[in-house]
Amino acid sequence: MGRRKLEMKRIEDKHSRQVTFSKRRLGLNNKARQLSVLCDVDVAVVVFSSCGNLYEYCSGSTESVDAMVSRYHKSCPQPEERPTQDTGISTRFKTCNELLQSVKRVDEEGKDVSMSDMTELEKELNAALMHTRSRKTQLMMERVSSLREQEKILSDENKELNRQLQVASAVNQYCSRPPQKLRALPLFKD
Amino acid sequence: MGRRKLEMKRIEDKHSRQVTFSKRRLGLNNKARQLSVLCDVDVAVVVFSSCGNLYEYCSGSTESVDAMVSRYHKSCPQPEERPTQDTGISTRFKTCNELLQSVKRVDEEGKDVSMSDMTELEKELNAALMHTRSRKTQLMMERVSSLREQEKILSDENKELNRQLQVASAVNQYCSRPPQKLRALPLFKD
DNA sequence: AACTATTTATAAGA
DNA sequence: TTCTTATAAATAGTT
Repeated sequence: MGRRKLEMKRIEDKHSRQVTFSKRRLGLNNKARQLSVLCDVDVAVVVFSSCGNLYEYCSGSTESVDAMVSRYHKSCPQPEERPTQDTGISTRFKTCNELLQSVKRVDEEGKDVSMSDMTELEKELNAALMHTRSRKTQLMMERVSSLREQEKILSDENKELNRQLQVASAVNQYCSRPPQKLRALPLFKD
Repeated sequence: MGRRKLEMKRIEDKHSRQVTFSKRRLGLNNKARQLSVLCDVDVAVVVFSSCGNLYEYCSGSTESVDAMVSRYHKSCPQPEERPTQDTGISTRFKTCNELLQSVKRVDEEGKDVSMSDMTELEKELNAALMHTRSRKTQLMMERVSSLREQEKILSDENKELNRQLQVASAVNQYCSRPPQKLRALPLFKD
C-alpha cells in the first residue's frame, strides 16, 4: 500500500529500510492495540532490530479493571511483582473509553483547557496506566500458573502411565515364555 | 477498513468479536512477518486471549520466542545499562542502587535541590522504569515459552506411553485367555 | 514531517 | 468456515 507495490524481501537501501521500519513498527503497534481493544485480549509485540535494539509494545485490557486489580491484590501478595504504588487516585471515569473521550476532547479543543484540568487528566491517565499494567501482569501470572498446573497434571499422568507400562511389561514377559514352559505351570494343570 | 468504520472499543457481539479476532490475529502476524522480512529484524507477537489461550508468532521459522530472547540476552550482557528504546536516555548511574541513593538524598535534603537536578533525576528514574519493564516482559515471555516447551515434551511423552500401554494391554488380553483356548491356536499346534 | 496515489486489510454480507 | 466486495486504513514514494 503505497505508490508502488513492494517486493517482499529485504529493502537494500539503508535509508528506505530505516524509514519503512519506523513506519511499519508503529503500524504494527497500532494493529496490536486495535486487536487488543476490539477483541478484549492482551497482546505483546517484541522487535529486535539487527543492531540489537529492543522495541516492545504491550497492551492492557480495559475490561473491569478495578475488579481485576483488587482481585490481583488479594490473591497475589508477592513482593516482587506488587502492582505499582496505588496512590489512592481513583478515576471518576466509569470506563477507559470515557477517559479516552476526555483526552480526545482536550486534544480537539486545544488551548481552552486549564492547567488544573490537564493535571487532573494526567492523574487519571496515570491511574489508568497503573491499572492496565497490573492487569497485564496478572494475566501473564495467571497464564504461567495455568501452564504450571497443566505441567503437573501431565507429569502425574506420565508417572501413572509409566507404572502401568511396567506392570504390563512384566505380564508380557511372563506370557512370552515358550509354550512348553507355560504348560508346566500350575495355572494350566487341569 | 471494511464496509463501515468500527469504533475502537470492545466488540460486544461474541460472534463478531471471535470473527474479528481470527482475521485480525492473522493480519497482525502478516504485518509482523512483513516488518521482519522488509527490514531484516526479528519480531515476536504474543496474544493471550481472554479465555486463556496463547497464540505466538515468531519471525524466523526455526527460532522460538525463547531462543530469540536468549540470543538477545547473550548479545546484551548488561541490559540494564543500555539506553531505552523510546527515550534514548542513558543513565549515568552504574547501578540501580546508586540511583536509589540519589532519590534518598533528594528526599532528605528537601528543598535544596534545583529544578534541573530534579528533571534530570526524573529522566533517570523514567529510564530505569523502562528497563525494568522491558526486562520483566522478557522474563515472563521466557517463562511462558519454557513452560510451553515443557508442556510439549510431556505431552509427547504421554502420547508415546499411551501407545505403548495400548500395545501392552493387547498382548495381555491375548495372554489372559483361558489355557484351553490358547491350546487351540495355531501357535500351539505342534 | 506532511502529503497523496496506491495498495492492503477487513467489516459485513452471502 | 470461506469468499466476495465495498470501504477504511496503511504506507511507498514524494515534497
